[in-house]
Amino acid sequence: MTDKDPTTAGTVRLAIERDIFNGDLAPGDALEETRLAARFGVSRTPVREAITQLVQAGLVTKRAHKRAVVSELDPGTLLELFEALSELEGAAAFLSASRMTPQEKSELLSIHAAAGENLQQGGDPNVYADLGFAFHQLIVRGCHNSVLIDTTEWLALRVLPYRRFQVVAPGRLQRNQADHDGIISAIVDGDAATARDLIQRHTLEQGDALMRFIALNKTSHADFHSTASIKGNVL
Amino acid sequence: MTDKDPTTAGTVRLAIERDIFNGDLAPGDALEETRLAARFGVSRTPVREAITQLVQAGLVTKRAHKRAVVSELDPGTLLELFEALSELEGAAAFLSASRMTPQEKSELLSIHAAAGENLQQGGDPNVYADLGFAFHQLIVRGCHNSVLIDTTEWLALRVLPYRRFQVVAPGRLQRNQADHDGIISAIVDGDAATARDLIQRHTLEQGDALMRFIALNKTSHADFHSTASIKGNVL
DNA sequence: TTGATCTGAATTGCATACACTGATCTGTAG
DNA sequence: CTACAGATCAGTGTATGCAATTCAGATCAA
Repeated sequence: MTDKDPTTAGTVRLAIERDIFNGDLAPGDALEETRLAARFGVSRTPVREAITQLVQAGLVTKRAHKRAVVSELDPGTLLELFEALSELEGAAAFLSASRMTPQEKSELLSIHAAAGENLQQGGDPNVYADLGFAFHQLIVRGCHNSVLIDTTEWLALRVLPYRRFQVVAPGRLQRNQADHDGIISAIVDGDAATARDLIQRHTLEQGDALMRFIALNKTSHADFHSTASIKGNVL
Repeated sequence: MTDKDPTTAGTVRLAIERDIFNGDLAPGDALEETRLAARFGVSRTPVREAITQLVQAGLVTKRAHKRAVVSELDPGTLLELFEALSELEGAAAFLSASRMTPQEKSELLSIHAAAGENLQQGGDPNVYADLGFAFHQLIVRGCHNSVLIDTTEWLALRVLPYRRFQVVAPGRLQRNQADHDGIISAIVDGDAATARDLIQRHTLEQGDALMRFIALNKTSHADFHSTASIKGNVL
């Protein structure tokens, strides 16, 4: 996943990825090769390569002779995704409890503290979300197993386009922070089994919350969709 | 992973995959675009697409302007791979214990029985290996979570080119069968926790055995390697 | 002999051109 | 007015040519 890719195809791929995560390309949007080629000032060839890469990464779906679209996750798949993700994060946390270096643990603690501060002071929820993401990422990377890390982040990537739908239901952030509290102390204490159990439950709950929100706000989804299409022609 | 891909690129991809699993292309072998194109009677374009797909699948490694080679796994990565795989198979088994249909369970039992018969009668070890592979696959698929299934099989795929190094150490097959015995009864009994624990341990042991064998037989590896290169120009 | 450097050949990366598929639109028949 | 058939067109899939880069071998110096 490290990207020292000086080729045009690699650059295009990153650009499209950014658009997807930014929301300039929403789930369901079509990726037209010619249009993208024109937009980036390159030929269709590197665009096609970028798209096949994104297809394999799961961010884009494509069938023969039909155009590629940003992957749209139905509720069922989303549920499966979070179930799998929870298992992987659980496994990573289990290993991290005994493998994280003191430095990594302190980094984890400081991020968690920053999140707590943001929460108490009623800071930007987006910043809180970013800190939460970093929290999970640090735990995953703490397992020091690059295959497990890559696989976990690969799944997490597929959910990322949906994070903008995250609702701030009453008390939700507080509960999230409390969950993180428990997870972090389990890891610091080296209690691997508890760490696994807690983070697994936690991730599953996150998925449930997201699913419920999406199910209840389908119109909002459509709104966002059209807006993004209009915004799409920003270089 | 489903293969309704009528495009040339898809066909070429499958052909290369087959070569890798057959051993016609061994880890470390180079994939030359022109040569492959000539061999399959197509242009370089679909070959390039096939290669980028295989790169994303992890079976092939490639850096800009350097030729693609069949992924070579160092012992460290192999260890990580099996560690991750054991967690995923464990998770799948945990879910399968409560989700497999009676039909799936009976299928699992019959495969296991066939393997036992093969073992007692001193049948072809390759057949036994295939049955073992099917055994694992059935358990994984029994979890009915396609994301988890795809992810697990994706990792299992990356180990496949190394299965030909599997040694038949004394008593190894018997122990393998005994392991399967325990796993299958845990699943049939619906004892999810035990199923997870047993299959996880089992997969880790498989990895250890494979690693030890590869470490001890580097020369054999090189031999195989050169042989495969010579054999490479079939068809 | 060993090591580095340069040069030509081989191979990859990208662009362009063409072929084919799938979808929409139109016109006619019922 | 509807339904079906053919045509038209947008868009993907593949082939080929050219430029940029890497690799192997040779040459030369230490």
